[in-house]
Amino acid sequence: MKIDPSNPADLSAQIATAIRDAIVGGRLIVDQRLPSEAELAEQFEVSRPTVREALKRLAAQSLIRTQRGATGGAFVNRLSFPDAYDQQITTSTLLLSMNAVSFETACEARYALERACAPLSAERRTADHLATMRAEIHRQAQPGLTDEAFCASDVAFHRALVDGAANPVLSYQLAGAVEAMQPLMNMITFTARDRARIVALHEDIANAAEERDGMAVTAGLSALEAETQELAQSVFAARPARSTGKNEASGLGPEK
Amino acid sequence: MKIDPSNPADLSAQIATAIRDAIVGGRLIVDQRLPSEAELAEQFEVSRPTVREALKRLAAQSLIRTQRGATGGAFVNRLSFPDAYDQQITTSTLLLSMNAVSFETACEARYALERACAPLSAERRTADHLATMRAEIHRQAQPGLTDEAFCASDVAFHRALVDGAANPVLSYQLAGAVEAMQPLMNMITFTARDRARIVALHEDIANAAEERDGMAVTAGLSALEAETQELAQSVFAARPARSTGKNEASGLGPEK
DNA sequence: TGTGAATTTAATGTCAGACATTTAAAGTCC
DNA sequence: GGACTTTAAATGTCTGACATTAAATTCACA
Repeated sequence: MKIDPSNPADLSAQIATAIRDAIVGGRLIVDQRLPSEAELAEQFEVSRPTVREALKRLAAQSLIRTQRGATGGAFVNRLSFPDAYDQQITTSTLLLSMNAVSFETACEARYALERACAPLSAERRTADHLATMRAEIHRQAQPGLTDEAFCASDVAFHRALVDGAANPVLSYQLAGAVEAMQPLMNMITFTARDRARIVALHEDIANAAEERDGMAVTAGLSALEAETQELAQSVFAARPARSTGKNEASGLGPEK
Repeated sequence: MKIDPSNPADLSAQIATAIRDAIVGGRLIVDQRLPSEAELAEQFEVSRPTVREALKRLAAQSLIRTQRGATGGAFVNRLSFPDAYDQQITTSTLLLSMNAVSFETACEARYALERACAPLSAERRTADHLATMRAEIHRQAQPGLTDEAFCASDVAFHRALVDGAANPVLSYQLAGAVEAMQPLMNMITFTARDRARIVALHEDIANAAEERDGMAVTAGLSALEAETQELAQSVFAARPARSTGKNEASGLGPEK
């Protein structure tokens, strides 16, 4: 079916590439079964462990799934939206944490992206989306909330806003970006007054969405961005040791 | 360092997860060397091939890189923007092609995202960005251009617009999304008149960028979206057999 | 004849040991 | 002291085997 020049390096990588190309090129279609490992080994003229390493690479990208048993084997996997979403979050989170992206940059990108679907969301949001937004606002106003829970609710609120645009591609791209930036957002601790201001802005946005006023939603998001940026600056000014936004050790050192 | 309950399934997947958690949790930092395969095998109480499968999974996600030789081994890899960009394109492209996303939906998402950085780009674009846009417009106006070359130039034009926003996170998210939708865009064949209209709209956008008029850039993108949607509808109306946008066989059937 | 349990079978998952290859560092000779 | 050789440690690969899973088949029994 396909061959590889046995010259330079990494047979398993070459095999993985060959199979991936067959998938993206449409020669292998969804749910189709690949040849067994033994057959692949014979075709590529390598050993079974080498084939297995190649298959594991593909499995890591959710390109194939494997099944044991008599009728088992490796099957071309339909990449679902949730799968793609998880991958994007992993990739984006690592990218941000490993490249010392400043809070400022991340925040700007996040709100710019979110504003992209504000008009669509205002137009198409259902009562359900609005109810979710209201519920999250209500939760955010509760006094005993931890910072983590507040941030999680914040994500849920914005997620509802994004989903309101009723465009799965947009939801996939946006929600991934927003969630990936959450570790950076979590660096900020919110005082009660900060929270009150944010909740008020959320209410403005929800009200605008209720009235299907896209411009107002956009304006609300811009106000929220300004508020967040200002908040971040004051936080980083208070503890100036760390360069802004370098996310060192989300997991906080070795345990055991 | 870390253990795994040897109960349910897939030791290699468990090991991969354990190491990935150590990386995202900050217990393994960039450029740090992992223990050798033999040592990992001993730590996890599995065989070396099993460890290798786990490492290949991580390598597929660019989380580690390996090096042969005396001082070789597996090292935690700094996920670079180009690496992340490639991964996002692969994931997004597959997601769109495997889930029968309609051209309409993809196009809407693309332009919504692109409008997100229009104001920033208008404000910050350098002379260089503008020159690239002008150059691509000039290329698009040449008569002998193939459809593929025209589309590629289209991507380059929009890429310059996005990069003008001077926000690497935004460029990463946006350019990935735009490029992933290119296979869908390539389904359209452009007549000379279609191209002329698109080039004219590109010129409007470039002019607006030159004058740093964010609103005009946004309006230009909206006009471009409307034009593209209309074009697509007429194309799909002309050959109604295929349901709109189902991208079957980008690679067009098996060769050999 | 039909149904349920036991067997077969084909596949992945895992292991052990070995050899090949690469690369840097240590050692040696002039 | 510099260029060459040797050594060692690591990944990359192979062979062959066994374990495990789950579907398909067979077969006994009602």
